[in-house]
Amino acid sequence: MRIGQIAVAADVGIDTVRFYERRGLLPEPQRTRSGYRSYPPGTITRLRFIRRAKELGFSLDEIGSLLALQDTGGPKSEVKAITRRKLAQIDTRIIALSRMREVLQQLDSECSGTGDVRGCPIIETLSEDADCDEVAEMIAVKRSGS
Amino acid sequence: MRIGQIAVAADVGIDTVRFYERRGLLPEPQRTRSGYRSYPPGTITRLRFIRRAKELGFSLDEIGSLLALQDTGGPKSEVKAITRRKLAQIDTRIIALSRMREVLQQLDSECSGTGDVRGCPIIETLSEDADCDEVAEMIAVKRSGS
DNA sequence: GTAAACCCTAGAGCATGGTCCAGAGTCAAG
DNA sequence: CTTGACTCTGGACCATGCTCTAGGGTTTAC
Repeated sequence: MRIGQIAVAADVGIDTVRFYERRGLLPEPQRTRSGYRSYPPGTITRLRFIRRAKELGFSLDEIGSLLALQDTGGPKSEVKAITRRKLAQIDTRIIALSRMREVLQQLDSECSGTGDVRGCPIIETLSEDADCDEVAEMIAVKRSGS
Repeated sequence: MRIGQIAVAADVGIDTVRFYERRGLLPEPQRTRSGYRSYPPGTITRLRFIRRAKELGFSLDEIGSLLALQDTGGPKSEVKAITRRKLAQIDTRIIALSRMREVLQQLDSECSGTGDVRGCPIIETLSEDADCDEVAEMIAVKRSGS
């Protein structure tokens, strides 16, 4: 199959296929006499693998490791380790976002939304000359004050 | 105050200060005869404002809008609108991450972690020739099967 | 007076994940 | 035989938020 067909079948752009090849996620395919890439049908599965892994939050480098493990028949333990690391990263991000959410929601609820910006709790909180560097401390302040 | 002092006081890099100036987050400061930037002390507060807003997830463009509203005494309603949009974005991201988390945790729990990669549920799920494009569908499958 | 520490500019480079471009060759249909 | 669709290459470009470099000038302390 030629690159255009592969791209359509896997629902990715042609440039993306070539990009993945450069990144080492796809092996270099055979070429026709005129230099066109010629792919085996399994490439579609591989491209879908990449897409699903991206949906789960894996970076292209991580996906490369996963594919290498699949190609070489590496140990399940490594796949599991990569998965666990990703899980931990996701947890960290969720926690950070939840903290932001909490502060923003508090600020939003405190702001009347009418009149000019003078006295706006959102702006004022951001302008505070506090010593705190951390959102965590802002949360603490907001909590004790409410 | 000179740029180095400002940068130390606000705990950001010198290059960052100049970068914010180019981005329009800081007004162009006065210059000494020799061309050195000379800042009023209020700049430190402004830099801290930027840092806190970043901690809350605002992009530099959004922070620019917030600062402009502060500078011009714009309406609270606009500040509130920006905050609400950010809140919605954060919610969207949390939901997406939670979905990823759920799938990954399910896959992790199904994988024994011993032996080679053949039969690894993580790899196999990613390789599936399913019609589904969405993580959501993978979740549905995993749920009904468990 | 000289050396260290500071400042200036324009522009490149980093990481991420592509996307697009020019200029050229190839292939299939009519 | 020509037209249009497809493919090739290398490299530039997008957004984000810095960070660093080269090649200068300035200021300060000794």
